[in-house]
Amino acid sequence: MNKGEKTKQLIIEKSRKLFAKKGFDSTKTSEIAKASGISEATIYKYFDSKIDLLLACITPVEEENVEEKDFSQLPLKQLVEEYITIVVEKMINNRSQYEILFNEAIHHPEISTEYVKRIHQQNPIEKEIEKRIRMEEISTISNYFMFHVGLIGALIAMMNHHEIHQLSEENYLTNTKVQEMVDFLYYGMKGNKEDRS
Amino acid sequence: MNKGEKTKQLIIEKSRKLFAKKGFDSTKTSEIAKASGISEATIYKYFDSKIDLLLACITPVEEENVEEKDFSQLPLKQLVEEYITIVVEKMINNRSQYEILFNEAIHHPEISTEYVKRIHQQNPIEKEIEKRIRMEEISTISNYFMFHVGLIGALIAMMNHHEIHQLSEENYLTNTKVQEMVDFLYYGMKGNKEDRS
Amino acid sequence: MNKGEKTKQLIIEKSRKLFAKKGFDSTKTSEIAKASGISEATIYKYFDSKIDLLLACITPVEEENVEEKDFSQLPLKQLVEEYITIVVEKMINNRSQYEILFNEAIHHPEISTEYVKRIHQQNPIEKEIEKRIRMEEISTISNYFMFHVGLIGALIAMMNHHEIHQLSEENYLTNTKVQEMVDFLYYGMKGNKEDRS
Amino acid sequence: MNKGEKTKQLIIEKSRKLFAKKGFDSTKTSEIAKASGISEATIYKYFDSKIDLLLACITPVEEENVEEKDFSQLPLKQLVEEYITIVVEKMINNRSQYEILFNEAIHHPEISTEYVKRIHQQNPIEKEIEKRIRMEEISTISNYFMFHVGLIGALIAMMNHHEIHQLSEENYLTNTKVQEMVDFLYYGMKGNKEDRS
DNA sequence: GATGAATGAGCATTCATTCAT
DNA sequence: TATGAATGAATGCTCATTCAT
Repeated sequence: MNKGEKTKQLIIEKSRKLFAKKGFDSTKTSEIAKASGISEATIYKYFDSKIDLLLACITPVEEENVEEKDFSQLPLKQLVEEYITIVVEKMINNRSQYEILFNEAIHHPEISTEYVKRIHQQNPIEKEIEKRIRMEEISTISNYFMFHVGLIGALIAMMNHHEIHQLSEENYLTNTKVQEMVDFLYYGMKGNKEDRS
Repeated sequence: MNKGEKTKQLIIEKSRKLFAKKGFDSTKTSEIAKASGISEATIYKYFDSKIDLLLACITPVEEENVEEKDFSQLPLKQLVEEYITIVVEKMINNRSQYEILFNEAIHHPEISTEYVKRIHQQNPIEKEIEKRIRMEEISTISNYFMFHVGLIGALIAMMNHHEIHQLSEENYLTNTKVQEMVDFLYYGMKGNKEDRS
Repeated sequence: MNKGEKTKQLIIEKSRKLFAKKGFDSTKTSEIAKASGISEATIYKYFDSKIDLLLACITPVEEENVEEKDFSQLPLKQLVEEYITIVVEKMINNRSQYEILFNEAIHHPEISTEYVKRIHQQNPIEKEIEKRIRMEEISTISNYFMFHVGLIGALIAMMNHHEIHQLSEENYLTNTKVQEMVDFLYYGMKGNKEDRS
Repeated sequence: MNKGEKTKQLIIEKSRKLFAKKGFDSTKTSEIAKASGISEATIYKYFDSKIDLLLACITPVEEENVEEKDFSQLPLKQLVEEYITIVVEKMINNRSQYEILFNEAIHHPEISTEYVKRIHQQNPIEKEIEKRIRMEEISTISNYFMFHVGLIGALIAMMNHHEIHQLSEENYLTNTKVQEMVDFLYYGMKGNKEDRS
């Protein structure tokens, strides 16, 4: 990576943090410059506009490659367990991107196009879950996309409010919490055929 | 209601819509003035500042009084059913307020104080649910506040993305959708003691 | 004095204090209204504009009538003594007017016209001093008007700085201070013919 | 001096003139920008606020260094002569600063702090005068600070009123005028021990 | 590859003033 | 005689953006 590319990456990283923390509109280019240790003019050497920079901030959510294992035989509970673990991990690793995505999408439609693109690069687990929804093994969800959006919306809201009210210094998504969510989602997804009949 | 009071209400209503749609920072006082058919100066006759106006916009979410019926004997499923119905109804009736609340809280901490105040005026159903969480009849949720926050976060995210992608012109939260959510939440909350043992 | 006239006087008094304390430009019509216990609109029933009100504030410096005694035979020192006493008394009684006069005259030329008018209504003592300047009994001052202006300029500056630095809570112009000034001015005015020759 | 520093100085010079002429509150940032031939935004690249600029305008009254000669043996009259000459010269060279100082100090207390700082950097002549006041060689003045303030207050008032009434086009403080003041102050300061006994 | 210097367009906010009642 | 309600015209200040170097 040459010097220019390095500077570009630096700007993206610093912007990402600032956009997530303060929101797009409240983050000034001067702050980005300061945080990056460069001049404002330099930002414009690499990005045409502030919104262009925002787009760059959400584009490369590096997806951890889930190994190409066969999930089709996995019992639902274990599938949900792996799924939640992955989603939560992604959330924690890429929290900035997701926050930007969910908080700014409403006011800057360009963003949401990017998002959908990414959703469609579903990893194998997500594909398997979608399949089971279609096969009605998962009986209480009719649309994977909306379920996924809702899940992340819930996670962000919970993490944010946890921080705002400083319920504790530690991170919200502890193992216990994650297990609780796995249970909740597992039983929710499964529903209960007996009950319903 | 005299003329002044009327003008004040008008400003609040118009601001609420704009704040929800465009976000606080992106909504200009000039737009509010225009939308209200008054001058910018008039806004400042009624509110000390723009953020003061924002607070006024979320403050009076009029809670529909849930009749003082006894919910303690109600089976869980029916309780969840009534609960979701109320939450969804509140969401639809006060969507602007909730959107402002969830989108701006992060950048404007004053807001979240207001929110907590409101949460603590729980209606009887919410109190009953909290009680059952404590009694462990609801086995997969340990903290009502975070559950509530997550639920609304999910609802807002789903409604927003539904609109952004204009999956259809109609409102997302149809009866079918609500029923799906009730099922999902009911089975999720209930968990399954047999399974776990 | 009927009600209207009373209200008008009230406005003038309150404005005078505010203008003197905070300056013309920094005094808002809303403050005047509040201090007077009336509405802003009422001010405009009695005065065409804010500057019109300012003029009204300096116009009626009620001059205490110095009795028509013959000062021409009085020794210089006694004359100066009476003169300073009168000036200081006028300053203290009409401090607001003088402060407005000296602080605002520069930025609002209309004011200074008023001032000169008043100076020319010299009282007998002032006339006598001017005469002695012309007769060269007072040998170090060539122009009474400028001397008078300088004296008041000095007094205001001293009173203001005394207050700004709160050298003490009590008023600056104590009897001792006045006596000091009388001495200073007396010897200054008299000069010393022997010395000069 | 690089370009930026030059611009900063230019802004200070132009502001100084405007503040002195029209007063702080009546001078608009737009006027300063226009007078300096730059945009309003540029002003804020160099100063945090308008009041910050005001402070910069009075801060660097470059004191001409009075050579370190021994004044302790100088006869009073000559000392006063040198003193007045210096004060008048300072007044003429830094008139804007002094006018701002005396006219705005009342409404903007930050200013007077600066002023006192400067007064306390007394030059040798001022120190000598203060000494003689303490030694009671100067018998009619008890406090140098107040005397100094009064003197400048008088000078400003006289210069201003001279201009307002345009008594003549020429500057008020001619040599004759200065000599008159020297005499007046000298005899005033000296008093007359014989007279008093 | 980087930036010092500058700005146009805009923003929240203020305030003297008006006028129907 | 008095004022509640409203505003036009500014004002201090901000910020994304440009460009010569």
